[in-house]
Amino acid sequence: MRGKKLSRAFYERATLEVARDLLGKFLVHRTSQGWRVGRIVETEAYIGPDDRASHASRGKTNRTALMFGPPGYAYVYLIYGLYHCFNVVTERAGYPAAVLIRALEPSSERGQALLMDGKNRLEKLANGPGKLCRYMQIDQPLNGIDLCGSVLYIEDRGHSVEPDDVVAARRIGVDYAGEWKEKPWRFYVNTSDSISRR
DNA sequence: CAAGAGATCATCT
DNA sequence: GATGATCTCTTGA
Repeated sequence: MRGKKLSRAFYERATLEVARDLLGKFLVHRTSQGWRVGRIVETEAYIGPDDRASHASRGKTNRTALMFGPPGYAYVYLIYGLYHCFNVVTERAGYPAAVLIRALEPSSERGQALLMDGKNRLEKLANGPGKLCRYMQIDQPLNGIDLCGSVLYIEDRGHSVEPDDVVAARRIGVDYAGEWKEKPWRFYVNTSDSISRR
């Protein structure tokens, strides 16, 4: 397409850097019914075996094995029996870490505005991890897919986010994580109208 | 606008 | 058998 696909090397870095650098990048999914594209505006980092907010803190299980694997793969899981969450695995194999993609601005190109459902304006169609997956048509079968492939990937389209426009804040929905819930490991684009919460 | 409840099931204990 | 990296709808000010 028209951007530069992110390489394995992009993901194989410190998770906080990856989370920050993913802002402004474009998530692309080639589905059987066409393209789904959106600009990433909110991310969260889950880092290492001790981060109690992370699924990996309870050790390597069937579900979390992907987080312990090599970088640049998708970790998709079902939450509350209803919604999916989409993460990108980061850092070297053996160290469990990932970035949760929390919100994006749906691309308005190619008539995607037609996806609006009446309740949601276009900019509110993917402003949360579950809604994002619904919009992007990301679900269980994509768990473990290689993001360096041609079905689901992230690309750089050249417009980076200004550092002044990036906010770091506490992560959402991790009240059970003790001191780890205080970490400012959530990043979002302040000028975006598609942030899940302020 | 804010707060509260309910939906629903794969995964892990 | 319990729980959750969420969302939507309802209620009430």
